[in-house]
Amino acid sequence: MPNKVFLELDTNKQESITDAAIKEFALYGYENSSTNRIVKECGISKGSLFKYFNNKEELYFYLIEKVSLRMAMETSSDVKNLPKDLFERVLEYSVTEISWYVENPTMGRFLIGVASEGNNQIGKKIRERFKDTNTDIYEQLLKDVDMSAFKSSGKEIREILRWVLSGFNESFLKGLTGKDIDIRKIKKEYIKQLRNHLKVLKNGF
Amino acid sequence: MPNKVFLELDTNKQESITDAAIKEFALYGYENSSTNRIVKECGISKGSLFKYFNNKEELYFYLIEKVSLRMAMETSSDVKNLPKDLFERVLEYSVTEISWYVENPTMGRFLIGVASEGNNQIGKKIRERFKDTNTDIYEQLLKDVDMSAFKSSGKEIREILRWVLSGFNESFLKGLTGKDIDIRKIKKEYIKQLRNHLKVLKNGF
DNA sequence: CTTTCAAGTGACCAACTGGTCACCAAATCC
DNA sequence: GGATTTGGTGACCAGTTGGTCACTTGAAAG
Repeated sequence: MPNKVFLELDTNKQESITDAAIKEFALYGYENSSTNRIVKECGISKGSLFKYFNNKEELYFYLIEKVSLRMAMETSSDVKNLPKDLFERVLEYSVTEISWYVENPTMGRFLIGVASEGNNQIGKKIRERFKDTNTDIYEQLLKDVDMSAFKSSGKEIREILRWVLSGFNESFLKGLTGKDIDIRKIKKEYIKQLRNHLKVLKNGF
Repeated sequence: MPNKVFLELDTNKQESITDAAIKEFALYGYENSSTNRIVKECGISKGSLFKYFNNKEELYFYLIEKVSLRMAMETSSDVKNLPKDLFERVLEYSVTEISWYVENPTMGRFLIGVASEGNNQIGKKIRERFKDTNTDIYEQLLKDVDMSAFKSSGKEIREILRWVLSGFNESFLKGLTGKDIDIRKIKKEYIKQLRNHLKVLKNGF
């Protein structure tokens, strides 16, 4: 989606631009972000930015794809090797996901911001653009899991799992006030709490 | 919080102003709303609006209080009369809540918008301002319910309930594409689905 | 050395923002 | 009646926005 000129740039320069833009969008959201601040931050001129990307929206969508892809690559490296048991599977995936957010706070905030763009112009466009691409990671994760042992329907299990997971993740991330930087400790605490919640759901289904 | 001048206005005029402002905020969110459009919509002058409210933020907070209060009044009319059983209690409250959102779409969108203001300037101010006031309706709802019969801790029950409820509500509201206007049908369908979800949680706890 | 050509620049643009203030009209006061 | 206070007005302000374009610069091509 960017113009060729951009893709033929020195990789360092490309990254300094995308870094600045991701930071800006993560900080202010799409509508309140400023291309002026972006060019100031990465030290290029306004004219250049708009030669690289035809407009702000194109830049935004390019970054969504870039960051999403990167997160997917770094996080779902070995879906095949995950445990067969539904709950162990979810647990293991969720902990790598949350670790990625903790280790990449700016990109994490960026993705959270993208996901929570409401019903404004840009929010609708995002959902329109990525409705196929997404199909939810969790659906992928739960696709080839045997659920015949449960009473509840597959759809209900998927839904409730997603609600609890996203609710818990959000609340857990918000609870990290930056004071505890020891990732191993964080992981441990996360696992402990999530395991409890999953136990409840396991008995429920 | 508004200036006296506003509160001494004809009630009709007050409402035409608040209606226009609520609609504007519901449609665009705080940051992207325009005081110019508001005054145009309700037919007053810019000068007047800023005599009534010292600035945009004051107007916004006034509306948050007003709409929240109204919703609380119209929705939690008889908390005392709710069933003693935890799940029947939650079910009954949730259905009146969702009905209110369906019957008051603009105010509903406004409140949803307020709740989902992210970590921008205004989002932080909102949470700072209403951290005491809120304490979550669900906490009120679950306060004097006997939970000794459950294995899980009260905190866990409250959290999981809230995640599932807000997830389900959001998904249910999004599923209403406006085609089905028969509120009785909507209520019935809502109850049916939520009852299923609650059954799962009941077995889980 | 000159010509060509693409990359990069930043002053500039129209549109819009929240907010102000000198003014106006009408009602109230003496 | 005239003077004064009141609520209401909209042109105006400085600031910011996304986006443009006539221009400079520097290197490669002849």
